[in-house]
Amino acid sequence: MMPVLSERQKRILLLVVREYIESGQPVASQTLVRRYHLEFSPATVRNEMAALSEMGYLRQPHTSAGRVPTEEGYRFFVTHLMNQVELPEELQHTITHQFYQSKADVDEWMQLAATILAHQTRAVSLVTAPHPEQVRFKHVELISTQGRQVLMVLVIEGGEVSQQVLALSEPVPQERLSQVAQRLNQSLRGLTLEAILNQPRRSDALEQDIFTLIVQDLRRIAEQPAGEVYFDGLTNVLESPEFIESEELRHALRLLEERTLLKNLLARTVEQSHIGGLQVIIGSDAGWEELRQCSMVLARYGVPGMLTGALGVLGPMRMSYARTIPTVRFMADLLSNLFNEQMSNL
Amino acid sequence: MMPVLSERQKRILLLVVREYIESGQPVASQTLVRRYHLEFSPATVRNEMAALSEMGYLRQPHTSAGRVPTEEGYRFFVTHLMNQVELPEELQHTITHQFYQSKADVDEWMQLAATILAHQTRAVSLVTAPHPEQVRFKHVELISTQGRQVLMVLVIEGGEVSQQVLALSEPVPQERLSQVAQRLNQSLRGLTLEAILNQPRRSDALEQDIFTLIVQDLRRIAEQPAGEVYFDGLTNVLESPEFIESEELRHALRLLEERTLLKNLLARTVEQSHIGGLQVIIGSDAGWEELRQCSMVLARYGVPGMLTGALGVLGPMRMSYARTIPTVRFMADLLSNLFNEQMSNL
DNA sequence: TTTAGCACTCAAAAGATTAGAGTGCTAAAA
DNA sequence: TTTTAGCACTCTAATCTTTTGAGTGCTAAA
Repeated sequence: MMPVLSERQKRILLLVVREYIESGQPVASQTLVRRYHLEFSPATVRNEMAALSEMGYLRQPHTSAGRVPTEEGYRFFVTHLMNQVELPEELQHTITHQFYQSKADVDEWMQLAATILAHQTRAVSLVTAPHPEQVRFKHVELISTQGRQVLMVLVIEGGEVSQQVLALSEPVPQERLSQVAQRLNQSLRGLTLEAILNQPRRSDALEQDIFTLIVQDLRRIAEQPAGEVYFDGLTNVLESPEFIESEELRHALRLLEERTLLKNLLARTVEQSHIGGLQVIIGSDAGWEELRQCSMVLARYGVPGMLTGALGVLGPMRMSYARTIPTVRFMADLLSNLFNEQMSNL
Repeated sequence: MMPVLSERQKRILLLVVREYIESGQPVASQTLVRRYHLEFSPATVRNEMAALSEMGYLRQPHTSAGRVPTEEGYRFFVTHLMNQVELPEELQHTITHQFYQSKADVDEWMQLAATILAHQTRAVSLVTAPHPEQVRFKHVELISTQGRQVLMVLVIEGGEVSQQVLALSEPVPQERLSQVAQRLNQSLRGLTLEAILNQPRRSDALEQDIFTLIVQDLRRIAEQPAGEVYFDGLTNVLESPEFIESEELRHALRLLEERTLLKNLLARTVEQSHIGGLQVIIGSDAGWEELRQCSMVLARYGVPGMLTGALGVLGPMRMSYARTIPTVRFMADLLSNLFNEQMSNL
């Protein structure tokens, strides 16, 4: 049963959260009245604060200190109090511009997205490369490099490219490789992994070898819950005072270097939210002990049903949601548009 | 004129540096005598320490504290006192094994090298992908993906691969693309950038367009001082006490996120040292204000005259050189061997 | 040349004092 | 009934003092 807040209580909660996010210091009744020219007295504010503490939205670090939002306080703020604004148009343009200026390369886009997110939000940014919902073969290329060594470039529908160097048992001329590649391209183009598994054995030994390798590689790709993880902005977090003090937050950063955990978290986002949808995960929401003091703002992007990825931001619970949320939303939309354009060959 | 140290002074300097690297605390005369069962008294040690301070190898944080090595002290330690050991054989095998197990993919090797270096040395590791001394065209592939969009895969001699998505002015069938690619391959294979610039214009418009893009891309690659930079182990540094205290070291980490600076530093290593050679850069040696309190151990690896990169470790000045140096050396040798094998198509 | 002995220094820990920011409560004012 | 002025009370953080002991440098004896 959710307690009902009076308008005035909401207003005060809003101001406390805002103020605390900005200053990092517990917020006192008097500060609030003075700074925001409230039409009632500090004593009134104190009464309301006491009520809000009672309801679990605020707490006091110690008896004679100001108030600090609780996890619940942040949640209420994000879901009911924050005014959802868009990113300033000018900024939108600047960012969009950067993407259209870079070469149309997924790797570059991801890196750019991570950098911009980190920079704009002053938190750690996370971006996964888009991943197809179903893996379909598109094209293979075999390039002889040195003697027995062959570079295999495998393209799957949606644009993901996998490179691999193979060592054959004996040197094979480029013409023969091209011929094999062409035969494979003809018979596999557009097929899903399942369909490919049902293909008959090849009579040509080399072709069969390559075929096996292709299947292996496709399987590897299909098994990954998400594409490569990009991140940026680690040093942003280092500046924040809560980071320097708390041992705990330093452990949280360890998580980032272990890419697997990260991947799972983002994969969950892909499952749980729809394209354009936004998830704000505050503290214990994450279900991850190490992230107890952190929050994440995550979104899914891509081409529904075809090619999707996740992106977002990880920062201290006391992050500027008002800035982070529009930024993450905008970035997700932007990437969605980019990939939509790329697929719909306008 | 370098002052001459007596054997006993050398011995004491050695012990002070070792002890300080291990404990992080200023080293007292008595500690040394007790811990290492010296056959002379603390007073004697104090006299020698005073001499070593006079010569600039040791200093005292304050009058009544033990001694701490100066930059010069570390340098003397590294160049004259440290016994250069190899990495334990077992560890060598474990590491080598990991490389031969991974698929023969440069990207994967680099990532693995960075991870292992960071893990073994508990510092930040840096690895640049190998970069050819001279860019030579090897192969181009054009793959139609969606409508007007084409994936161009450009392979240069040495194995570096560059992917790029192009948007043509109108859709072109795959056969035509293959044909163009084949013609380009025939006429450009093995040529350096200079040689390619002297080629006549193509009569075929599409071929000329692609040709221009290839030149652009080759130029871009040739201009880079080194390959992509990989790093790992940021969180290692976060644990060390000197990091938590000093604002300065936190700034040093900012450098890492600015990849360009890093690239320059590593490029310098490529210039200054020979394959297999090792550079130990202590404090102000780096010529970089932010790195005043750090040291780096860098090495060059690759195939001389063909394909070279740099790798190494960045940590606090008080890092375990005895552990770092053999690790960096071993890793450089290992990568050199890997690339040599890959090139000499055994 | 080495070392015991001792006076001296100084950082760090522990304790004591103070200041003041901020609260909760009560009782008066609106 | 709601708001607010007033005030006692609490508790942190800052400042200052004292104490402790680790460690030195110097001197003079071994």
